[in-house]
Order: sequence, then structure tokens, then C-alpha cells
Amino acid sequence: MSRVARKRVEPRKKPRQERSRETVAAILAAAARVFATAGYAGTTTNHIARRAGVSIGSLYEYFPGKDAILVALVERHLDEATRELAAELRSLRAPGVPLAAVVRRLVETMVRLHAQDPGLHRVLFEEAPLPRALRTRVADLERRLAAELVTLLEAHGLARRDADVAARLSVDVLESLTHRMVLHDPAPGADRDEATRRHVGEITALLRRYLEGKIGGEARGHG
Amino acid sequence: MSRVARKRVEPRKKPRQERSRETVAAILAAAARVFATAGYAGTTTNHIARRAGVSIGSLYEYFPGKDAILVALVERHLDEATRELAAELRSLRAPGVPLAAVVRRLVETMVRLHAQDPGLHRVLFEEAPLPRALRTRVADLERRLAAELVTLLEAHGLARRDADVAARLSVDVLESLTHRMVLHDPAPGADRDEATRRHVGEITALLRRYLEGKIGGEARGHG
Amino acid sequence: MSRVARKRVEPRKKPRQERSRETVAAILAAAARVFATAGYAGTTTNHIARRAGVSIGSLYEYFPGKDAILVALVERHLDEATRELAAELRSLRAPGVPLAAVVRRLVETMVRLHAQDPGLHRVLFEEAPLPRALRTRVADLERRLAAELVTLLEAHGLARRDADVAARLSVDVLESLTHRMVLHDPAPGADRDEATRRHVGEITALLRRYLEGKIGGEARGHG
Amino acid sequence: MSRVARKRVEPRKKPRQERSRETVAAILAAAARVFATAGYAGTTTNHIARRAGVSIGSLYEYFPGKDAILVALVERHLDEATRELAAELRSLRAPGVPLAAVVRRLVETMVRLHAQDPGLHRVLFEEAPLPRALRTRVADLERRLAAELVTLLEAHGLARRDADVAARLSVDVLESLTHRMVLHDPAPGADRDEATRRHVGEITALLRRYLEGKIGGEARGHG
DNA sequence: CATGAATGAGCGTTCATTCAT
DNA sequence: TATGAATGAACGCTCATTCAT
Repeated sequence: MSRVARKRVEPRKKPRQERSRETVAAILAAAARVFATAGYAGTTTNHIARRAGVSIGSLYEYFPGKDAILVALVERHLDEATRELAAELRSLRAPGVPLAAVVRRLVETMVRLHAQDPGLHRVLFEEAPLPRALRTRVADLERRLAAELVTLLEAHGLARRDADVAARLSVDVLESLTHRMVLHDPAPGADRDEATRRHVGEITALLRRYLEGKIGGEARGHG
Repeated sequence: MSRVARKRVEPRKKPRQERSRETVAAILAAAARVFATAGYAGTTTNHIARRAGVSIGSLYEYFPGKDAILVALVERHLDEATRELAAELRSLRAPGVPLAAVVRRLVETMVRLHAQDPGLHRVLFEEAPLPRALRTRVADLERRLAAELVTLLEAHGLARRDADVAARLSVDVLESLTHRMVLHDPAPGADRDEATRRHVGEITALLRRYLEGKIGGEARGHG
Repeated sequence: MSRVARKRVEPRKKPRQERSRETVAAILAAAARVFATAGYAGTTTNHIARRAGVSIGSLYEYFPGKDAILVALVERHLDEATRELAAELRSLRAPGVPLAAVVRRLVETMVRLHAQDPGLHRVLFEEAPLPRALRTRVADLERRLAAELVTLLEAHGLARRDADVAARLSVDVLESLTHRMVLHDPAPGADRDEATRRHVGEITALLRRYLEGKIGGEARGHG
Repeated sequence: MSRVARKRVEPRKKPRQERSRETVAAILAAAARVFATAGYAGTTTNHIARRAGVSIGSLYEYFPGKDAILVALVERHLDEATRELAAELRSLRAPGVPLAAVVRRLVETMVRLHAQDPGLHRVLFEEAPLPRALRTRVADLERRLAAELVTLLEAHGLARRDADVAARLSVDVLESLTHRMVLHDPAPGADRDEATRRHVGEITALLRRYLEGKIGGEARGHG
């Protein structure tokens, strides 16, 4: 994956029988643990197979290699993220939800998506160089989120010429600050929740200032 | 580097003669190119040596392994960043510089630091797991920048109870948005400069909103 | 192995299938030949693997390195030596065996154990620095042989205060003279057997003199 | 040295000037220490050079490689041994020295020769495979000692048909038991001297029994 | 003569991958 | 289908040795 020669990363065959589905699930679960603890370079297919309680031969029956497993994990994560975001947006589109709540809940959702397995998240989206197709998929997801945000802003009377620019930057902020927060996570201790809550509040404030302040339309971009 | 067994990453011997200083320079230059194009995992010491026009033995004469070279590159970058930031801050502390200019020039400086070799930057600070000492050094640099920002805000009459929190988040935004911008960089084409300029302007606007808006002290954190 | 950092020398995994048992046997047989002809330092894992008709990967599947193979060879030899000595001693403890026969047969047994592969024996027990555990095992074996010899001497009415000292020195003589004889072995020619027989006779005479002569208890150790 | 291809082991040039002689001496002294502590395989020429406070280039000015240094050390040791043995034998040939003293002093001399640097001795004469020329020189030394012993025995009225055989075996015993004793040496503690004295006494007793007992001419070698 | 930077063959070792069972 | 023994390309790294300075 790191190299030029692009390799197959599609799963080899669809699991048809029950047992096969369990095998695949075991492999993915094991891979998630191994990637998270050993990093991308430190993970080997033999490692994963042993941890999954599956023979190395079986692993290769379903995945053509380590990168394919990683890709499957990323796709699984993206599926979930897509689903959760869609659900959240559905509820945020309901009339009567104040913008403050919209922003806050978007921040919370992003944090939740990143925080469920930070170590794995770091490996999947930072350490490992993803194939172009996946990077495109991530980009699409962000683009769609930005588009939704434009709609939401309009619904709250915040329409502007450059609403799309503002929405796009807001998504970037959402994504990169939550990512960063999760990676800089201190040891999962007692007051981590408190720290997270404060952080969420602060990011929310920042985004509200940015988005709502626009209305006033003061001079911008002229240093 | 990913695993427990921390290995030596200090350079092995100081180059004494002129010739060896050239060798070390050639190795570092080659390593920067190889890391940037092949990624962390895809880079080997043999690659680097060949690209540097140096024997593999010479490489190991000066560096105990790939990670040590990476560390040297990171330190070189951090030295430069420290120097540039210090210079910039010195000039921004001069009386009469408007806050708008302070913010914009900080954004510009960060972009400059990230943009000079984006591919390498990505590998050094994202893909490769840095030893703790270096991570600490990066964290210190950010902390000092945040502290400076607090001073600057006070000098502009923006003192608040939570100035440190705001400054800290601003630094996070500075860092992560410029990082992100640089990585999502489209092929270095004609209008990249234009895109960069717009992006800088927008980030500046966001930070000004965030920092200046605080004064008003409207309700925050109660989403 | 010579250095401080003790490495693993335990075999990596037990061969389960028939095929792998053959592989392990082939590796050990090849290693015996290579060690014997090339010496410890001159032996490499690649040598052994090629000679065994096995891939280098397979070798490392079963042994973590050259020292582990050497250790396995030593243990195999010690197992055999222990077994043969035990059998011999059992028969020597039978009533009616004259002391002359006891001594002679012990010498013959030792010669037999050393002589079956002198070149290998030299590498295993002289050239290669064995891990402490194995050296201890060798020492234990010698200690037990000395203890048995004390019992045998008593059974022949040769009890003395310092019987243990005499037995211990006798074992040292047995071990070191047969070792030496085997190493100084001339090319395996026609009259080697004759030379060996003479040598065995002479060592036997020396030991009988030493052990039986004690009875008389003439002045000793006073120059 | 371990390999087939015999390499040069003669010193490259005779040191003519004072400084050169010092350099060679420093190299040999350093090599003795390094070989003794790191073993044959663990010793490198760079190691030796650094320890000698000499550049690696200078080392190669005087010795063509690691084996040549080892050979020089062995030769130095053999020179000394030859000298000491000759002196000892000269004094033992004086009329009136009882055979008991002859034997004891030979044992003591052998112990002294082995014990002055046991670690080094082990590397030089056991671990490292010496070139044939040196092995021959060692064999010659032993042969001459055996011949001397025959003369001494005759002088004490112990002449026999197989005096040469007995003398030869006695030398073997002298050599191998002292060697063995020195290698099995316990940590150089308080009572090591006591142990050594006892051991010397016992070996002396063994050899006297063997040599003097012959006269009686009881049945031997017909086991 | 002395230096020490440079060399590169060759070692030990891993691990993705295949395939006979 | 499942297994796991076998493979071997390719990596990290050392160290004896040379040679320009």
C-alpha cells in the first residue's frame, strides 16, 4: 500500500454461510485490536490470524492481505459514521431546533465517532496511507456534511453568498479539532469526561461565533 | 519504533572532517525525499543510502537506523519552526500592530512552516510514531505559542478569565487547519496560490471572530 | 552468545505434523555437518538451511537462530551420553565385575561417546560458548558419574576418606584425556583402531594405579 | 581463519622505530583484554584499535587482520612457555632432585603457565581455530617436554621399554588437567589458592603413582 | 607514518503469501 | 473449506578492510 504497485484490496469472496461470516467478523475484530496496539507497521497477518483464532490460510481465504483488512475496517467505520451522521442530521432538520443545539450536537457526534477507539482511529486515518478510493469516500462524506450544513444555516436564516465556504471550513474545524482532541487524549482517567465536556463546549462556541457572527458581515480578509 | 523496545535514535558520531559533514547532509536530504515519496513504512535505509549516493555502511556510521534519521529531520524542522516563530512574535509584539494583523500573520507563518514540504511534513508528524521526547518538544512549542498569544491578547485589551483556554484552542486551530489545508493540497497548479490566500483569509476571519467576539461575553457553553 | 545479551535458545514451536518433524531432523543433521566442518564462527544459518535442503524461513520457524540449533545438538548429545552411561553403570554395578574391568569399560564408554563425531564434539564442547544452563547440565553429569564411582570403589573395598576427591579427579582424567585423544586423532587410517586400543589401555592403567594404589596410602602431597 | 581460504597471518612489517614498537605493544595488550572478555567472535579489529588508543588504519599497518593479532598473542605465549619450561627443566636436571619434586614442580609450572590469564587462554587455545603452523608448534613443544621427561625418568632409574608412552601420557595429563582446572576456576576468591594447592597435590600424586608404579610392572593393557 | 571516513559483501531475521494435505 | 508448514525476497545491520587526506 505504501508502495507504487497498487494491490487488490477488495475482499476475495463474500461469506455465504454463517460460519464464514463469523470468521470474517473474528478477523476484523482481531485486526482492530492488533492495529490499535501495534500500529500499522507492527501489525502482521500472522498476528491477526492468531489473535482471531483462525489459521493464516483462512485469513487469506477472505482477504488478499493486510491492507485489505485495513480497508475493510475503514469502510466499516465509514459506514457507521455515515449512518450516524445521517440520523443526527435528520433530527437536526426538525423545525424548532435552535442553531446552538445544531452546532453542539454536531460537535458531540463527531467526538463520539472519533472517540470510540482512538488508537485504531489514529492508525486507520493517519498512520496508514489509504488507497485513493477511500480517501475520495472520506472527502465525499465531508462534502455532503458541508452541504447539509449550508441547508441548515439557510433554514436558520443565515444565508450568505459564501455560506458554502463557511460550511466547508466549519466541517474542517469539526473534523480536525475532534481528531486532535482524541489523539491528545490523556490517560482515560476520572476527569477525562470533564475535559471532553469543556472541549466540546469551547469548540461549539468557536463555531457559533464563526457562523453566527458572519451575519453582521464585518470586514473580513483584508488583514 | 511502534513497539515497546525503544531503540537508540541519537546520531552515532559527530562528523569531524568536512567530508563527513557532507555525507550527513546528503543522507538527510535524501531521507527527506524518500520519506516524502515512499512514506514511513515504505522507506528503507538502503533506499536512503542509495539515493544519497552513499554506502549503507556510511549511513550506519552516523545514524543507528531509519528512525534516527527521521528524528533528525523532525528536529531540524522544529529548530527552524522555533526560530521563525520567535522572529515573527518579536515583530508582532511591536506596539501599534493591529490584532487583525497579528492573527493573519500567525496564520501565514503557520502555513509557511507547513507548506514547504507537505509530503514530508505528513510523514514526519502524522504517519511516523515519534519518540516521546520529540512529542513533548512539539507540545512545548505549542504551549509557548499559546502563552505568547495570551500576552498579545492582553496587550490588545482582550484580557479575560479564560484567555488561556481561548489561546490554546486558537493554537490548535492554527495548527490543525494549516496542517489539513496543506495535506489536502491539490496538485501544485496555477490557482493554488489563490486557493491558499482565500484559505488563509478565512482562517483569519474565524480566529478573529473567536477571539474578539469573546469580549462581548455572550452566553457560551450551555448549548 | 558470547556477549551479555542472552538470546532465546529454546526451539520455537513443536513440530506437530510428520512433515515438520522431518524438517527439524534435516536441520539438525545438516547443522551437525556444518558445525563440524566450518566451526562455530564459520557456520551460518543460511549454510545450515541450504545443506538441509530447507528454506531459511523454515529454519527460523523452528529455531530462533544458530545458537538454538547448537543447543539442541548439545542436548541431544547429552541425552544420549546420560543414557549410555546409566546403562553402563548398571551393568558395572553387578557383583563379580573386577575393578580392572570397571575402569576399562568406563574408559571405553567415554571414548565411544567422544569418538562418534570428533569434529562436531570439538565445536559443541570447546569452541562454542554454551549457555550457563547447559554448562550446568554437563557439570551435573560429571558430578553424578563421580558419585557413582565412589560407590563402585566402596563396593570393591577401596573406601577412603578422600574417595570423593579421587573419584572426581578420575572423572576429570576420563573426560579430558578422551577428549584430547579424539581431537588429536590422526586421519582415520588403518591403524587408528590400534592406536586407540593402546591409548585406552594406557589410560586404564593410569587410573587403576591411581585408584588402587591409594590403598597402600603412601605419603602423598608433600613433594 | 575458520574458513578454507587461509589468509596471511604474519605481521606486516617489523617495527623499527621506538614508537612503532609501542604501537604494536599497545595493540597486543588491548587485544589480549578484548579477546579475553568478548571472546573470539565478539572481538573486532575496531574494538581492539579503540581500546589500544590507536587508529584502525595504524592497526592494519602492523597486522593484516584479527587472526594475525591472535596468532601473535599465541606466539608470545608460546615463547614464554618455552622459556619457562626450559628454565625449569634445567633446574630439575640437577642431580639430587627427588622424582617427587620433579613431578610436583612440573605440575606447578604448567598451572602457572595456564593461570596467568585463563580467559585469554581459553580463547587462544580453545575457541579460536589456530592455523596449522601454530598447532604444530604446540605439538612440538609437548613432544619435547615428553622427551625431556623420558630423560628425567631414566636419570631416576625408571627406564622401561615404554617409557616414551608413559611420558607422553603424563604430558597429556599435565596439559589437559591444568587446562581444565583453570577453566573451571571458581570466581577468584579467597580460598581459590587453597583449592589450587590441593588440586596440584592430587595431580602430582596421580602422576607419581602412574610413573613410579610402572616399575613394579604389574599386568597392564590386557583388559 | 597516522588517520578515520568510506566501503559493501554478507550475515541474521521477518513476514506476506502459497499450496499440499 | 480449513489448515499450517514451507517459501524466499528483502530488510536491518555489522565489521573487516581500504585509501584519500
